[in-house]
Amino acid sequence: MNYLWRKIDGFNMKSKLLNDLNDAQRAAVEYDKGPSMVIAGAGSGKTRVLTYKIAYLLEKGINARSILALTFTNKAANEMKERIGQLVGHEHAKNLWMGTFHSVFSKILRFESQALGYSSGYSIYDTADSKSVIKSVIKELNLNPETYKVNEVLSRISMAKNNLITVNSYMSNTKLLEFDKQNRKPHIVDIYKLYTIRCKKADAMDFDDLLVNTNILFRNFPDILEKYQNFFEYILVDEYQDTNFAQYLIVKKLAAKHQNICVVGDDAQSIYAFRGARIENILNFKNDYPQHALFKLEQNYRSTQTIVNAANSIIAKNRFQIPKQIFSNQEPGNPIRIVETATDHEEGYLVANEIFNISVSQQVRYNQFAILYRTNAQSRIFEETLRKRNIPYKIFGATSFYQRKEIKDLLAYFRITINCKDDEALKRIINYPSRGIGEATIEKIELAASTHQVSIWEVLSDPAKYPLHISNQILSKVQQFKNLISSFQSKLYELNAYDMALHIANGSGMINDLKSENSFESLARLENVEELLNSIKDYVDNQGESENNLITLDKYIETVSLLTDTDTEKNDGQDVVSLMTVHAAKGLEFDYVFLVGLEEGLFPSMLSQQSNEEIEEERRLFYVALTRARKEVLISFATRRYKWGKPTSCSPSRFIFDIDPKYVDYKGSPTDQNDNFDDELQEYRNPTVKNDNYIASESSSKIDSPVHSVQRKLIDIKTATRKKVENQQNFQNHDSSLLRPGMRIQHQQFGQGTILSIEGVEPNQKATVVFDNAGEKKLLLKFARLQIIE
DNA sequence: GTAAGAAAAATTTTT
DNA sequence: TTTTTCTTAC
Repeated sequence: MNYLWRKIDGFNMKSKLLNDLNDAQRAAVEYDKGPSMVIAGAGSGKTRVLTYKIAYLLEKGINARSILALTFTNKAANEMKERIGQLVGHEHAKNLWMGTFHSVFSKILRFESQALGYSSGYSIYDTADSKSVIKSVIKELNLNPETYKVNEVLSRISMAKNNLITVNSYMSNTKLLEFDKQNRKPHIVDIYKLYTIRCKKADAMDFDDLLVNTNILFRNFPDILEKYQNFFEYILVDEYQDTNFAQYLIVKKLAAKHQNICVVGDDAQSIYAFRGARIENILNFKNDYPQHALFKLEQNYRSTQTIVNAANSIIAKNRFQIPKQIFSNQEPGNPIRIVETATDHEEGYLVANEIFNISVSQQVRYNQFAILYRTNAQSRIFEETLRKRNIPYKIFGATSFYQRKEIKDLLAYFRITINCKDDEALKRIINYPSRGIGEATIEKIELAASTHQVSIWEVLSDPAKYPLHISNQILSKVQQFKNLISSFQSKLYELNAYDMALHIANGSGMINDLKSENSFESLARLENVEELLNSIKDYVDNQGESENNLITLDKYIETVSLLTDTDTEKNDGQDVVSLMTVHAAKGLEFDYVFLVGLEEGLFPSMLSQQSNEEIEEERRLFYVALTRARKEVLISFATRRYKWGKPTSCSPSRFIFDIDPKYVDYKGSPTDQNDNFDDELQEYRNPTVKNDNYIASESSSKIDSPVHSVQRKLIDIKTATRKKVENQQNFQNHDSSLLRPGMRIQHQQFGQGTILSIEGVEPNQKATVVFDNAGEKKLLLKFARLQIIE
């Protein structure tokens, strides 16, 4: 019976295979011996090839357990698993090794943890934990936190780890040491060293360690490597262009035996070099596997010809790429619209209006719209304007569920219960809810722990051995806390994950604390806690718990530590407009895409203008953004935008000029039509207003008039706007410069008052004002908007 | 030791 | 403008 079923299933699938795939796709799917690389242009059915290929292997009788499929996000993995399940049956697909590098190898590391001196229940430090450790390390080393910015240090350490530079190799790498010296941060290596020690002491790995330690495992234990080499007969890697060196090497080692490796990717969509991804991995595949087969998927099934051609014209400006001809057989479609607005606010209204109009006139559902931006900070205005328009929306990837304070707190309780050495988890909740253990006490405990080279838990467990010099009163509070956690620990393997979690949520006092606060906010938090508990219940139920197979909390934590933001946020069929960063939009598609904030310094980001490589990455990001659209793209930019609370004038992004003007419909906003020659005059007087976009696009395009007319127009508007803003700013300055001590003024919030004194220099000028009803205040003039009365 | 309020800092992208 | 950190008063 079962056999028959499988047969029929297989027959169906094979006919599907034949029908659903084009020649290139089919060839890629059917090539199943030896290394192969699939270069898959945007919208060319990359996921389809991967899923069908895996289904095809399963169909041929390959054991699901011997197929390893690595993806870039959990979401991609889940979707693929789902689709394979639909093709070959979920029972069959269940045993595939499929997931992100991080999740797959964290699993393997739990099996092999003893070899590396970790326990199988090791904690995974998230970025916040890592930062916290680095912060305390900087303090402990008596380094100036001004010089050693936590973020910078962390990204330096992370870069090192991505490139498999351990502390020892860092210490002997003169180039790196010299670089740090040049930057006047010669102690980065010391921070790295102590940070590593701290993590190890806490039985914790950070995200990068998962990859580093896998490499160490495979390097130092050839027998273990061989075991997994034998185990994984087939290896498939999605988004290969986004792999970093550590990931590359893992794949290379694992594939060395069977050589059945298939990598899929698109060099044009490599957008993660900033965090260590190496586009060379895809470019160098041919060197690692000289006898590999190469498949190119060049037909885009997603977008109109206009969009595909426009995207091609952009990416052609990049120097490094694998040659390919992406084409579309869809309808030609409408040109890409480019709209200029005066302010970021106006941009918000424009987009909201446009979405509303299209949805009504073309009968388009809201879930076919996306607003894509470069930075999360840009989402706020669209949120506002959409809400005013009553358009339902969802912001993806902002503060994710797992980043919420109450969730992290509860998870910290779980973590400390599972791994008592987890100092970061402990520090997080030792005084939450308040139990009278203050900062000073915690510092003393931490000091004792670090001087004796033990975990904080160790100190708490044996205060006689590690004298803390604190009062008996406080010591007893600390003991109470320790006993509370111990009581949790003792039940860890007796209760299932859900019962345990519930027990901890109540026993810790968190639930009571949130209930008793009884504010709008605390109730929302309480709901989130409930939601987490529900998800644990789901997890337990889905794992098929039985008498002799208790699903305990540590199992749950393993799955959840690597589940960050975007993975859990599915647009579950809701009819809402999607708001997200371009990075988050990778792999998605929408009928209508609004690409907003196309301004110099924003997109491309100000921080990416150092080198040509960085600009090329931003350009690829722009390419990714455009190719999300099936039908239409509207690109907008504002000439004035609030940045750090200050209005700043902006010029249109150079990428706008990268698009072949054939595919563009440019509409300036009517308010900015200028009717005088001031701009020409200014340009004549000051030819340096030319910006590099002008030069870059001029030199790189042989096309004559249209380019120039568009460019001219944009640049004129730019200079005009700059002047306008300068005027406005002058006016504003003038306004506040009229203020003098003794004047009577009006303030929005505090009412009327008299200026006592004014101090400071321009952007940060402050006034001391005595208000009639609100008393004396110091106010920043740039925010206060004081009006002179009388 | 806590809470409120003021000052200062911060903005790329994410497993 | 929003978020985090520091001060100050209880």
